[in-house]
Amino acid sequence: MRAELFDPDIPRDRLLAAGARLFRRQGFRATTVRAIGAEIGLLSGSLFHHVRSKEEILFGVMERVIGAMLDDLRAGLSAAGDTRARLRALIAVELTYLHGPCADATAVLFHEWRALSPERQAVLLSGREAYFALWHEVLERARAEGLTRAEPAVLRQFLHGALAWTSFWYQPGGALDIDALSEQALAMVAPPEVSP
Amino acid sequence: MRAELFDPDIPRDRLLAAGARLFRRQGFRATTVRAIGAEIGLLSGSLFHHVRSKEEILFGVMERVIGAMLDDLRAGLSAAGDTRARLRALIAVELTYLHGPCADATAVLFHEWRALSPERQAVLLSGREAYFALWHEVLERARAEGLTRAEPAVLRQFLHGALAWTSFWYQPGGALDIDALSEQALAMVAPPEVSP
DNA sequence: TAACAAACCAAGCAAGCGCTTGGTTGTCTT
DNA sequence: AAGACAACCAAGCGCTTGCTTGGTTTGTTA
Repeated sequence: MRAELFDPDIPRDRLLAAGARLFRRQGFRATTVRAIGAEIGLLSGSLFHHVRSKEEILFGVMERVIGAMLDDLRAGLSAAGDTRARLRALIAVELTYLHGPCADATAVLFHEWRALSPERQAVLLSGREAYFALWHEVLERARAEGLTRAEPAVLRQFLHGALAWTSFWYQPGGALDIDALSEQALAMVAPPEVSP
Repeated sequence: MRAELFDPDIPRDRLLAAGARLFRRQGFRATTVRAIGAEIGLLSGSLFHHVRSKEEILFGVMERVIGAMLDDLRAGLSAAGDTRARLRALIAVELTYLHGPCADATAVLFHEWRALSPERQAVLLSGREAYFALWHEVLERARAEGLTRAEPAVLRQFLHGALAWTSFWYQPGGALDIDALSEQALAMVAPPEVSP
C-alpha cells in the first residue's frame, strides 16, 4: 500500500493531513479552523489561501483515501489466489488503512461521512460503490462455495461495520497485530471447518 | 422489552425524547438547544428549567437506555435455553433496541459516546461493563462449545460493531425484519454446521 | 535587480452558539 | 383568598465560529 496519502512538501497536503488528524481525534464539527491552522503553524485566516472552506478539507481527505483504497483493494484481490484469500484481502486492506499510516484519513472517511454536504457525498459515491462492488463479488463467490452463510448484501454491511468499529477500540502496537486481527475477522465470517 | 423509555406526560421526558430524536438525526454538536426547544414547542431558554445543560440531555438519554438494555438483556438471557439461543438473545436485544421504539436513544448511546464529557462517561461505564460482561460470558461458552471460532474479547467488539453499524443502513419495514436480521448476524458468527 | 506570484499575517465582521436573567402565567393546596 | 410552586416567555449577554479583507513577506524567474 502507499505509505503516505499526503506530501509534507506541499502546503495544501500538510493542511489536509492536519485536518484528518484533528477530525479523527475530535470530530469534524468540534474541530475549529484555528486549531487546524495551529497544528501546522498557520493563522486561522491563512489556511483559506489553500482551501475554499473547512468542508473542502474534509472532502479533500476523503477523496484522497477513497481513491487509494480502491487501488490497493484491486491490487490485493488480483494478488490473491482462492476465494478465501480474496476474502482475507478485503479484510486486510480495510484494517491496514484503518490502523496503518493512513489511519487518520480512513477513520475520517468512515466516521465523518454525515458531516459532508449531500452534494459532495454524491461526488464520492461512485468511488464508494466501485469499492463495495468488489466486496460484493467476493462475498457472492464465498457463499456459492460454502465459505460463508449469511447473505452477501447483509454480510457486506456487517463485516464493514465490524471493521470500521475497530477504530474505537483497537490499539496497534499491542499484543494483537493487524495480521492477527485480520485472521480473527476471517475466522468470524468464514470459519475454516465449514469449507468442503 | 419496555415500549417507551420516555413518558410523554412528563415535560423533562419529552425533552429527552426530542433530544434523542435530533441527536440521532444530526449529531449532538450539530443540534442546537433552540432546535430541541422548537421540537416540543418551547423557547430555547425555557428548557433550562428542566435541565442544567445541553449535555445533561445527552446524559439523560444515555443513562435511561443503558439501564433498560441491561434489564432486557438479563431477561432475554434467562429465558434462553442453550448457548446458541443465548447468542441469539445478545443479538436480538441489541437490534431490537437499535431499530424498535428506542431506536433514537440507542443510536445516540452508541454513536455519540465521545460527545459526552469524560466525567459523565465514567458514570455510565459501570452499566456498560455489566452489559458487556454478560456478552463475554456467553461468547466464552460459545467458543468452548465450538459454536464460534474467534477469540471472545475480539468477537465481542466485532459483533457489537457490526450491529451498531446497522443504524447507518438498515431500514425497518423493508423485506428484512429484525428477526431475519438477527438470524443473519447469528449465521455470521456461528454457522449452524459447525456445532457438534 | 526588478517584477511577480505564492504564502502568510493582523484584525475583525456577522452570525450563531449555550446559557442567564427577570418576570408572567396557570394550577394546586390550605 | 392567599400563598407556593412548576412551567414558561422575552430579551439578550458573552463567547466562539467560519470566513473576509487589506496588506506584508518570501522565493523564483526574467
